[in-house]
Amino acid sequence: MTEAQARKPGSGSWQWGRTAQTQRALLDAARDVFTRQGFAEAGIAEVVERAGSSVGSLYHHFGGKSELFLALWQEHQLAYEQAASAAVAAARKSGVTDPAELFAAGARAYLEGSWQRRDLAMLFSTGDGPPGFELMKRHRGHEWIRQNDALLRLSDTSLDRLYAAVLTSLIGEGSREVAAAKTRAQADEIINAVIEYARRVMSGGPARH
Amino acid sequence: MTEAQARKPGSGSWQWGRTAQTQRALLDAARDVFTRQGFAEAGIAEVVERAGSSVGSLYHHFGGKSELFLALWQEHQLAYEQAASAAVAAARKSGVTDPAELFAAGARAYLEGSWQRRDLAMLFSTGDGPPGFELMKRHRGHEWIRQNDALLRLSDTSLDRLYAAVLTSLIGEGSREVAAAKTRAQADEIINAVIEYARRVMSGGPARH
DNA sequence: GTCTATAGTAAGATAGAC
DNA sequence: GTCTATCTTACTATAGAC
Repeated sequence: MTEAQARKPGSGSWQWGRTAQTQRALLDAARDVFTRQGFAEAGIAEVVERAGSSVGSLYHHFGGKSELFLALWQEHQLAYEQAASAAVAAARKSGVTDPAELFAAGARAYLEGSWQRRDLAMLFSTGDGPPGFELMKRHRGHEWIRQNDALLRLSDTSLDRLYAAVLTSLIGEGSREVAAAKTRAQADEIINAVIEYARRVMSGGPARH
Repeated sequence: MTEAQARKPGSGSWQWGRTAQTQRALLDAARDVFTRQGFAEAGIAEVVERAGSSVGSLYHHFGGKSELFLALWQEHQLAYEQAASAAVAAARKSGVTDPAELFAAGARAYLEGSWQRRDLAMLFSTGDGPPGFELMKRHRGHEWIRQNDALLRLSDTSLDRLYAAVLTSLIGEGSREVAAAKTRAQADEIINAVIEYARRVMSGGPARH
C-alpha cells in the first residue's frame, strides 16, 4: 500500500500528505501492535516494520513510543466525544430536557463506541500505558462528566466531585464490559443495564450531608 | 519499634525472627518509598538503604521489586478483608439479614480502611504497579464482591458479572476519594455518600433484560 | 541469611547521511 | 522527511565470599 501510493503518476504533482500518510500508517500499525500486546510488551521495532516506516520517522513525527500511544488514545477519545455530544444534541432537539435523560443519551452513544472499536477500548482500560496515563484518563473522564452536566449545577464540593467520579467510573467500567462482550446482542444487554445503573445513581442527585 | 525489639535481653538467646525482622524492615521501607514515588519511579536501592538491608537480601526474601510491591499489597488487602468480614459478621450477629445492608456494612469497613492507610490506598489506586497488577486487582475485587454476596445468588450471566463489576468499581472509586480526603470529617461525608450510591445501585437488584 | 560488586539486557532514543 | 546503525542509561538480577 505504501509503495503503491508512493508511485508518482505522470508528472509528480501529488505530494499531498506524505506526512499525513506516514502518520496514518504509523497509527494504524500502532493500533495493531498495541492492541495485541499492550503498551509495555510492544516494541517500537514491530510497529515501524508493520507501518513500512522507520524508527527515525516515528521519532520525527511523534517524539517517541509514549507519544504515539497517546496520539492513538486521543483519536479514540475524539470519536467518543463526537458521538456522545451529537447524541446529546439530537436528544435535546427532539425535546428531551431532563438532565439525567440527556446524560443517558450521551452515555449510550459512548458505550456504543466501545463496542465498535472494542480493541482500543480494551487496550486503554487494561491499565497498561505510559507513565502518568491513568492520571490523564481520570482527568479526561472527569472533564467529560463535568461538561456533560454543567447541566447539573455541580459545584466544587468534594461531594460533587465524588458524584462525578462515581458516574465516570460507572461508565468506564461499563465500557470495559461492553468491549469484552462476545456478541452484539450481549453488548446491547450490557449497555442497557449500565444506563439503568446510571439512572439509579442519579435518582436523587448528588448526595448531601 | 524495630529498634526496641532488636535489642537483645540478657544473654543472646533470641534469634527468633531474624527473617521476620528483615522482611518487616523491607516492607516498611517499601511502604515509605513506593508511597512517595510510585512503583516505576522507585529504585530498589533506596528501599534497601532505608531498610538497613541489602539488594541481595531483598532478592532472597522476596524475589524482586515486583514481588516486594505485591507483598505490600497483600498485607493491605488482608487488612481490608479482615475488617470487612468482621463488620459483616457483627452486623449479622446484631440481627441484620438484608443482603444489601450486610453489604453496606462491609463496604463501610472497607472504606474506613482506606482512610486509615491512606498512603497505601492511594499508591494502589494510581495505576502504577508491576506488569499485570491492574488485572490482579480487578480479579481480587470481583472475588471480594462475589464472596460478599454469595448472599445475592449471583450467577455466571454476563449481566450478573456486570453487577459485580459495577459495585466493585463503585467501592474502588470511593476508596480513592476517601484516601484523597483532607480531613476525617470529609472522609466520613464521602463514605456515607458512597454507601448511599451503592444502595441506589442495589435497589432493584441486578438488571434483567 | 546477608552482603558487595559485577554483569546482563534490552529497549528506547539519537546522530547524521541521504 | 526518511532511514540505518549505534549508543546510552538504568535498571534488575546474579554470583559468590562471609
